[in-house]
Amino acid sequence: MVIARTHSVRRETAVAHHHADEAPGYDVARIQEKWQAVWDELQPFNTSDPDDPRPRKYVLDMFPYPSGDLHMGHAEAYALGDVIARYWRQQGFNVLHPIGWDSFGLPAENAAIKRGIDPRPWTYDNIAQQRKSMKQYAASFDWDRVLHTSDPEYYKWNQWLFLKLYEKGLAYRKASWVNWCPKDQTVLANEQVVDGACERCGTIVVKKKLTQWYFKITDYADRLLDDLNQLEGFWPSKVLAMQRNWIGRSMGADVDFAIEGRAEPVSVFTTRPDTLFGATFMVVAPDSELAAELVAGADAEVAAQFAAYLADVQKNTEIERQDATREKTGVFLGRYAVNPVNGERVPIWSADYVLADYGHGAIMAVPAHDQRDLDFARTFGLPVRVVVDTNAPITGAIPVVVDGEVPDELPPLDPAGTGIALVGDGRMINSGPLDGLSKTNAIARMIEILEAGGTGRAAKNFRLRDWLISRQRYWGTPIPIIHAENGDLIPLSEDQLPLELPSAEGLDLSPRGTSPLGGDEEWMSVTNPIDGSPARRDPDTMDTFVDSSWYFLRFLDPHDDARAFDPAEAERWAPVDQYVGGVTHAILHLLYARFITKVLYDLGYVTFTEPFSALLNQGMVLMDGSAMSKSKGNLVRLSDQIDEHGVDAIRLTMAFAGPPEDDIDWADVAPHASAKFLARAWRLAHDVTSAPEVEWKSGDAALRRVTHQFLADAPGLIEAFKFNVVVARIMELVNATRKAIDSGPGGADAAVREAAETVALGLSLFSPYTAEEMWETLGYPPSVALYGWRKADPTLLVAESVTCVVQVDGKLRDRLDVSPRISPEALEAQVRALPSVARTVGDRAIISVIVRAPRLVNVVTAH
RNA sequence: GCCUCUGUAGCUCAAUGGAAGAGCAGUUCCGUCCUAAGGAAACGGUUGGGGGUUCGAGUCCCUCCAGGGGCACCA
Repeated sequence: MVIARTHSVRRETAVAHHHADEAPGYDVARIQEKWQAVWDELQPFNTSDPDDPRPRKYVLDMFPYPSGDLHMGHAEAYALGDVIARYWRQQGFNVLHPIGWDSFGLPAENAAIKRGIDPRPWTYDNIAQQRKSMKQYAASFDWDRVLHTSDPEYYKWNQWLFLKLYEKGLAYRKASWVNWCPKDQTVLANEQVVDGACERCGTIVVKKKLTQWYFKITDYADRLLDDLNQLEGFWPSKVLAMQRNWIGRSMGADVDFAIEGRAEPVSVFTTRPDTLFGATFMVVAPDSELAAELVAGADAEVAAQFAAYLADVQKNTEIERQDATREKTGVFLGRYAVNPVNGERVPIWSADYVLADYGHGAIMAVPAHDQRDLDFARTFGLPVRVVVDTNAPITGAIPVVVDGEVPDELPPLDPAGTGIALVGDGRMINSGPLDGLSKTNAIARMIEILEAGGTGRAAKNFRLRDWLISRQRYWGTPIPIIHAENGDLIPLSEDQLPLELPSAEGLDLSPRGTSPLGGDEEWMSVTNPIDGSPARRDPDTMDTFVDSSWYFLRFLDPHDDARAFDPAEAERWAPVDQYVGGVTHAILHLLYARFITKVLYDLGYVTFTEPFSALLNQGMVLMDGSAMSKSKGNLVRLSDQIDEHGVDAIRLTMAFAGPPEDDIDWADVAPHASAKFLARAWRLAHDVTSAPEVEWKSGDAALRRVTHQFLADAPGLIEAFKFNVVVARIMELVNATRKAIDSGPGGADAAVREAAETVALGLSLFSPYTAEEMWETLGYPPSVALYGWRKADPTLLVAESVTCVVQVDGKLRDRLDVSPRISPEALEAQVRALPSVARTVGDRAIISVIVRAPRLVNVVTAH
């Protein structure tokens, strides 16, 4: 290119871009346009060549939902993901970095309802806008692999996946109490209910009994939990903790209680089988079938009380129910159970602190040793029996100390009086064969007793529930099932896929609690393929988390119309080496994707069991301390920021603001300063007067050391996600180079060229336009993104001499310039000979001399 | 309440147990018809508090304080 003289360009810039705060001559808008065209031509990020010899990396950014244009949050995520993709490319890898759109879902449907239009144009217009913005944002995506989950070519394979799960018995229908959002008029998965409210719209969720489709994720609970260990160190520990919490495995026992007047016993799950002798009543969930059955065998008055209670409970919202400080409520069912270990008759109550869908929907209540049971017992005057003496010293435990003495015998505490349940360890009492044992030993012993007697067994339970996937909405993947007149479910065959969504024209999409598809008579009516009788389609659509649970595989083979993906391609690229996205998906999306991956593994489609080998969570972009929103009036528009400062400055600001996981408060950062810095870096290239062929060795040694120290450090810093540190180091390098040009060896020095080129290579991760522009100015063909990293020369990293710190008794007493290769012995001798040391030591004896050559010597004296 | 992570310069962050450092911002000066770019210099610290281990602690241990995050009627 023509290197314009600073003066003439300055005038142009001033006229063309009043708002741009770039330096004179650094015309952001012009270079953005220029390089987008070059990249379109060059396609530096295309990964279509199957014979590419480079080793592979799969770097994936979570794909966006197309609601409007890109915003500041996208800008952060895609800037950081792009640093990683560009880094690995620079390190010589063939990097797969695809992008697509998660384009089914409620916002499009709501927009369609509001405007009375089909969701399609809204969705695809937004995609077109976002795509344009991403290109401008210089995200290094492979544009040949774009997918949209709302395309039939994509959701066909959602349906295929559904059928595979159905064949394996992992997709099933059941009637149960489900979370219902009254505003969106659709069911929600447990995971989509946050603090009792709809995750999306914040409306308080209510319970509704419906027959719905579920994926049997609980079959995979153990593997989903145990395999997290493989990800230790590669995923944020916070996310691992959240997943473990969510799956929530508890180990314990099932105990069978005989029920008077009922043939079958009732099993309860407990983590404390050791306290079985302290069980004084049983509680069943009011909304369970068991409660209904038990009350049916009771007298009319009890039945009426229970009916009233159940109605009351169901009026309660999830928020009220979850309030643990709330007064306990419940009713006696007039029935009795029999404790299998002591034959004791205990009353059966029903209360809403017991959940129908956890364990067996019934518990044995041990009020002395469980706070919830104790609260309940105290409210209703039920007996409390202590079976663990938590005051008794137990083997291996620290004895209880009172007034400095260990008393022989301290009376057991009285939970009925204090209201505080005794949950700690202690010595078993009132428990027949368990008496004298510790809690842990008693648990093991009790399980043995139960198993021997056939009245119980070791058991585990999970907090995780099956994944409810049906949604009563239009804009999603139709469920490929036909309902026969007799109620049979008939799956579509693969050649009938995709089952396409009908046009939204003429359909009432507004939320009415039933699926809009049900209103399309033509679409709903089908012929039963088995006997030719009339049948109906399933009017529900799938949760969009189904779409995103496997999209990373579709990117490997996005245009394949014969299968979801090519297993050979999966073998080649997957699993994802680096996944980048917001912590908001720490549970939902990641858990589902992990589940589906394991299912596909079991079905033989993939050879790995975890989809994302490493995960980086970026923080949020805030404004004035809180999340941006139009209603709060603190919205910062990405397009405005780009117009004002340029893409490169925004990307650099995102990377420089702090560690990626931390939130960025846009009020605290200075995109203007980033733009200023980029212009400063850019000028370096113009001040280099040597040719690319210059001999590096002739360059200034001090500047070369700075350059090579950066070359040596940057890769490790990037791999540790310390992008902000790398940016700071580039700034240092730029400052050192500036100094060399202005008041050092000058612009003709080889080290100045080397440093400027290194700045361009470093900046190419963060600010690609500036880097390309510098690279071209320095006399290279495009693209700097494909040039590759330079290896640091280790001989340049060692200084001629280093300063050795001389301490006496840990205090700094002198400094010594020594060779970096000095031997400890020689160094010690030098230090002992120092007058300053002799003076400080005086007549005290030297006990030892700690030598850490060449950096430090510490003379320790007797004093 | 329980579990976790984090406290270093005004801000954002560095520092294999070995001299407490960068970048940004701010200050002063040079420069310029003016404005801006640009250059130079200096300033900036009880490493949240206290105790311990060590020749030596920002780093390891204990404890308290302050923030962030997660979980919370899951038996």
